[in-house]
Amino acid sequence: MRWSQLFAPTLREAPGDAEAASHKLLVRGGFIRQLHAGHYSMLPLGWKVHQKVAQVVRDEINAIGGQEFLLPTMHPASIWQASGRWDTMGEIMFRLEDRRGNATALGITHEEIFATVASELNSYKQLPQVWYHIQTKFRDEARAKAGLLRVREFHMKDSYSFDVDAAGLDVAFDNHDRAYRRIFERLGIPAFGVEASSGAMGGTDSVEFMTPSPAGEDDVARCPSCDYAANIEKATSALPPIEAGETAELEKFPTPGVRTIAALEEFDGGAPAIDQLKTLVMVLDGTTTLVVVRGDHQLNLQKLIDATGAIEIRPANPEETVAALGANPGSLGAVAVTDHPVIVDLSLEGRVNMTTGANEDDFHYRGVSVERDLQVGQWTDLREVSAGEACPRCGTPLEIVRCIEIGHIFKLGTGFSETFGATISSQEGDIVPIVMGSYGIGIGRNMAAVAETHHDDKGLVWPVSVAPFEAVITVMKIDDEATMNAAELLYDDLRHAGVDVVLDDRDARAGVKFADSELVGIPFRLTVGPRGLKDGNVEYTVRSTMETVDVPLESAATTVIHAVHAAKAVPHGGIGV
RNA sequence: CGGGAAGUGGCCUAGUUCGGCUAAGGCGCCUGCUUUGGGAGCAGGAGAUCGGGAGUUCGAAUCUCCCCUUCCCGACCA
Repeated sequence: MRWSQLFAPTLREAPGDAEAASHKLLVRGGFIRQLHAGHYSMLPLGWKVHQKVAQVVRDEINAIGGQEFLLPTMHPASIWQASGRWDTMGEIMFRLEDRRGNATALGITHEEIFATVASELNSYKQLPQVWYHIQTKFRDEARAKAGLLRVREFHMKDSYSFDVDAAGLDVAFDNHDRAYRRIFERLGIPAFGVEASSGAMGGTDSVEFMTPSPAGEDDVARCPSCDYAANIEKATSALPPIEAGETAELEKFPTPGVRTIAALEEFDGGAPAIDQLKTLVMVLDGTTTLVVVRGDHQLNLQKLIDATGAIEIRPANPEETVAALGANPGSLGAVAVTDHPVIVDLSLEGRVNMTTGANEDDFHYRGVSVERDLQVGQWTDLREVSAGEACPRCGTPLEIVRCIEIGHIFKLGTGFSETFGATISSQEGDIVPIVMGSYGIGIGRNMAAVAETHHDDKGLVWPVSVAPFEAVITVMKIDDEATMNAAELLYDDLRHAGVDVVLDDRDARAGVKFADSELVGIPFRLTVGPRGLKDGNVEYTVRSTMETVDVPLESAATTVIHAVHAAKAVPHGGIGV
């Protein structure tokens, strides 16, 4: 490719509405342009990177036996109704009608479609299978953000494994786990797996792959000493034991004006937060429910969703709260409440002599024994872990890290195969549902994650594995015949060696060409100009370090070819190169 | 959906408080000359329904109302 013909509209300044580093740089570098919120045009450079990321993913999934499909993106409502997700997916799914009035949806994922295809499997002899596709998914995200990190239309590789039994699924799952780690290595993304909430699908094992970034949207609790890491929606910690203390009589006492945990701590006759019960009134699928955590703890909503299976979940509004308990927030409690379900966090097991609202404005109870005084319907882990709490495995203080979720693998089980009749005859002659696994990785998001973790003050620093070009030949003086001839020869040599190279033959000043090559982030640069050629040299610059050395013209192409091959060969596909 | 901010040539901004001549500057783009190893200099030029609509006014980028869009925080998000 000749840069003079390349459509790469670089900008000196990022658009004012870009915030995340990857967003700014991908726009400035001429990789992407926004059409509207959550929808981006991939310009030639962006599409090249995107395709290279997809190819790395494709390679690794092929390597574990994956077979690639192309599936419809527009789905009939009926298939989503069959799985029950037409209703449970809510507003995330784009829905439309065709000319005949048939309800239709744009695919947000493809479990239903693959399960339908899988209904043609009929014998254990055909298994295992790993099927995947890399296609556009549509999600009507309430809030698209941060450039390519969260969009409404994006390419995703999702694969599905089909096995006879749970042991087979374990193998497919582990294969994907390893494939994903290789993918992130090749992309140069520092990634680690975390325990995750399996969400509405209710799978068993669920691992999210994360990379630390301030532009991320997930918080991860991670142990600096051992390998414990979990999404905050799933994370637990070891709390210091609390001495049981003396059981006391339940006693209502006046607390005029006290409406908060903090105020009750200060109040004469109150109690420290650790000895208080925090009662939250939530509406779970229409059922008003009391959720109780320790006074100094935060409720994690996802944990409540996972524990209850609720689909729609929200805090009760003030009117509902008063109607349910007869008091306003600030004086609420679950003592002796029997007409609403009560869900209590595990950290409150065995606690006595606690203080909580009395469901009467300006009154609290003290001397509360949780088991004695609350009608606990469900004990479960509900509280959100905080930084500094002890690792549940080794006791080291946990850190909370902001991360981008770059992949998710989990065990689906037999739900979909039962629904869609994907059953097989087992070796024993029984008809059994196929055991499925589901494995997703967003292509554009991973592209953004690479950008997010590979840039400096000059611009992007792509790993060779996904760089828009592997090398650039920067011509200092296009009207100098010797210079242009030397550059053309290098260009030919590199192309013939299979290097993805761009010849910067633009009639532009040196500074412009240097700045563009650095902004775009091309890993290797050969600078050809009269100054070096006078001594038979060209300059060789490595983008990641910006180290520049003179190399003889005759060996310049070889230098680049070796560098490209070396970067692609090692598993750490170009990190630091 | 709740809270906040913002829409002015392709990009970044000024002007809006307190209405007033032809909407200003930088980058980019085009032409010419000069320059030529780190985003050049000089001269000239093109390019704007000031997000849209309605209203107030002699007069609206500026004031009022309605709407649209975008960004940020939260909610939400296999």
